[in-house]
Amino acid sequence: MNFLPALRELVLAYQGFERYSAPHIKALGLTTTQFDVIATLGNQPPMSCKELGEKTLVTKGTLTGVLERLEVKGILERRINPEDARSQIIGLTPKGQDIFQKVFPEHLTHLGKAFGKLSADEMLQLQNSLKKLRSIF
Amino acid sequence: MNFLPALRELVLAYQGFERYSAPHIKALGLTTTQFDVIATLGNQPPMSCKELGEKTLVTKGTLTGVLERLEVKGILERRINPEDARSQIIGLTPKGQDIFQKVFPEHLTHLGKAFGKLSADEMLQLQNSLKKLRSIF
DNA sequence: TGCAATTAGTTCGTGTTAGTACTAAACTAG
DNA sequence: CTAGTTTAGTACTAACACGAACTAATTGCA
Repeated sequence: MNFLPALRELVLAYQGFERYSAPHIKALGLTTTQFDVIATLGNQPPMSCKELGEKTLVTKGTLTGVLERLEVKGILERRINPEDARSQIIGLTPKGQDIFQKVFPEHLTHLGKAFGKLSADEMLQLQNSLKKLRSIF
Repeated sequence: MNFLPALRELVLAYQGFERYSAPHIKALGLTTTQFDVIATLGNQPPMSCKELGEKTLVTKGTLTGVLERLEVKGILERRINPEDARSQIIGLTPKGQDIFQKVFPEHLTHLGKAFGKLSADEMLQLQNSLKKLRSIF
């Protein structure tokens, strides 16, 4: 069975999404990964580096650099975890909160403009197909 | 309509594929991008840098470095295009051909092991859903 | 013909990515 | 209690990614 067309579509769809999403975020001086981190921290209580990595699908080695740049920008801060000196607790600063409040809904709207072109059926079908695909790896 | 779950599945599926595919390629001393270039050149006649970039979905700035590393390894060579001195013609060396002949079918088999778990119906459904998704961006 | 606009490829800057090795802290079994 | 193991995060390397600025060749058009 020839799976290459499906594979190609996967890559194209993923890249298509990136290229649709990224410029909107970049206009705010952020990268997509940085935005993911802010979006995750804005939606959830402060968390450890490990947990943040799991939620954003970013490996810890990468996360160190991403967090450092966001810390320099004054968007997030790292506090000591009193319960475990190995780990830190990472949260948005007030400035980071402001950015989140402003940027996140805007970006959702931007994405919604594209996804709104899918019917509920198509969306569900897509989601199921992708879930199936993920399960085979 | 909530599209975030579908989006999350897209990212997970893509990453899942990468993580299934990459180690197999890395074991041969290649990166996935390098493999893509070799696979493209092995299946098609020699071509310009621009065309190669379009087929492999790699931007030209990135391609310069990738080609350079493959050239150092003796896998490909760049020749002057007699019809247009701006462009080059890029093709596999005999050594590159050998690698392609050996590695490409192996990798297809590796991928086939995963994709074989999809039924023909599921594969088609996936392909159509992804095509639809791509079209909205 | 001659010059502006386009095109192919490189270079550069910033950032992401994975992986590996490393440090320090915390757990765990004897 | 203590030695061995696991865990959290950092440091470092090599490669990729994208965009913008750049060079050189070519094309197009007045």
